[in-house]
Amino acid sequence: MANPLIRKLQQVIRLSADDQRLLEQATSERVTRFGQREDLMSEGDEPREIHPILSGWACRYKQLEDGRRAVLAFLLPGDLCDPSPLVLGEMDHSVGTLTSGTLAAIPRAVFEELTFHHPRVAQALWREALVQAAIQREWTLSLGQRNAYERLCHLLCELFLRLRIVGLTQGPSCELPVTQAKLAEATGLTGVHLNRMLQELRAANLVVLKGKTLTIPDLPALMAVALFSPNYLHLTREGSAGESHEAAAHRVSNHRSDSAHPGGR
Amino acid sequence: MANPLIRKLQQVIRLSADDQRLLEQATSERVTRFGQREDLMSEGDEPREIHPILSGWACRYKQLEDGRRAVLAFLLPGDLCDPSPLVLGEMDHSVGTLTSGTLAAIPRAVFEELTFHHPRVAQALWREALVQAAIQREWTLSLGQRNAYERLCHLLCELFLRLRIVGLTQGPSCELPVTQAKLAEATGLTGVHLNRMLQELRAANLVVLKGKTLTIPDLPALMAVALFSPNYLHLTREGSAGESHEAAAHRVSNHRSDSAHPGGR
DNA sequence: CGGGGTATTGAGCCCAATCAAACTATGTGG
DNA sequence: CCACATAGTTTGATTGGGCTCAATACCCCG
Repeated sequence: MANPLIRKLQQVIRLSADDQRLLEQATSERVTRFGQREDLMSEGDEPREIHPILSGWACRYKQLEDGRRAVLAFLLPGDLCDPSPLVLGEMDHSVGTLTSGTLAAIPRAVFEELTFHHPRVAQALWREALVQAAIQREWTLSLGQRNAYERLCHLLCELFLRLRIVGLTQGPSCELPVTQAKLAEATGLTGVHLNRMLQELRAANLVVLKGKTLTIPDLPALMAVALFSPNYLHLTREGSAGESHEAAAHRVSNHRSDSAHPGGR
Repeated sequence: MANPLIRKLQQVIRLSADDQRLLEQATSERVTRFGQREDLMSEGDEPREIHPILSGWACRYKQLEDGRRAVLAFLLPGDLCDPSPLVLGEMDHSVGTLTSGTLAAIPRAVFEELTFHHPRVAQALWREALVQAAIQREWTLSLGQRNAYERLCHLLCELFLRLRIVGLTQGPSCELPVTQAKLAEATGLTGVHLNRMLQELRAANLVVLKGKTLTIPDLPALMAVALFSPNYLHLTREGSAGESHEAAAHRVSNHRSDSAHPGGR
């Protein structure tokens, strides 16, 4: 199975064979295994390397002094654990694993060499960071405006599409190796309520969830109830790979209209 | 008054006189004015330049097909409007102005020249983008875990500190040229409820809001009720400028503890 | 086969939304 | 400089989505 990071970068920015080989080498040099429920990094750490996830799931999370905690992002194979290439100093959140898996470590020096002499790679990684930021914005939108049901639908759509990019879907199905409690933390719901939404989803035949396998029989339908527009994933520069025919239609057509800034909601 | 962008970058990464001069020039070459309630860019646009705000407020926002809308970020003087330096293609959200003000436009070529030959500048801008992403994460946390009252407190703390970085505070006061409706959109509340929270805040003497002037008599107190920890703003590499003595204490001390991954909430 | 983590169900409550109306600035044109 | 219009803020009454607490069922795994 191909390296998920390379596969993902490849999707949007064409990498030379040379670029690919170097990336492949950089991500296979120092690989470590991690178990379930470990912290890969903690708030306050200063990462000195780049850590792409090769397999398994992790999440960014943060907790308040009083114990309330939130999952801020899911990290899938091909994602970088570090908030980004080393310019930022202290971590402002933690990264914990959700499953066991494998993690690469690219030393700072190798990374700098790579981005310095291989602008395509640098650009691709840059872009990756920006997509992560776009996802974060979409989560903000979800939490602020979507209700519990829509939020869950939206999250499932996103995860499915992101998994598809790295080749981790089989037809309409994918692994969802995550407890309902974690999904709840990510959607800002309680476990109890998330469970209820999940049941509604099943009753509506929008989702089949059996064991750790998620099946989405009718993705466009699920996207519709989630008000999901895939543009924020920047899947590719025009068409193909998940950018469905309705993506364009989904876009809000509100360019400088008079109603651009109405009052309350 | 100094250029707010330079002032902000300067804060954390020491720029040479040469770097500063070039930045100064780049941001003063092509300056335009904007009015209140204009769209600076719309979802679907492909920005070809970098646009730092020199004065005035704007916001990133997004709306769902059914009209629900959210403010995803506030853009203050010194912030870059573009989601980031040009690698991403289509905008996945819009940017609208909240006040009148002035906007610089740095042509792509100038920008590339600047970042290419002036690594400190590139690094500083990089860092800026990462801080914006960290802010977005904190908003996710707020919307998911903080209640209405805390959310408002948290937002006011953040805005105040961010304004302070660019020198737009006078002692405990700053301008808050924003309607309650916008604050509501940013906190995921209705205008009505936001107003009620604001009154509670006033009653508790945590905030004085008169006209468009916000005064925070006791910032540490406000930060305490907001569960506000300034680390995510990455104000500086150790100490000074807002990194107060209690910042360290605020940090969650949860490194690889057994309770790192408890069940629900 | 027991046990801990996980999922499910039920009943009651509360925070924030909704609806509706009044009140207060802030303009703007006559 | 007033009168009207408009945007923004404030207040009250009511509703409801999602939370809480608590108990039960499930399922994987040692």
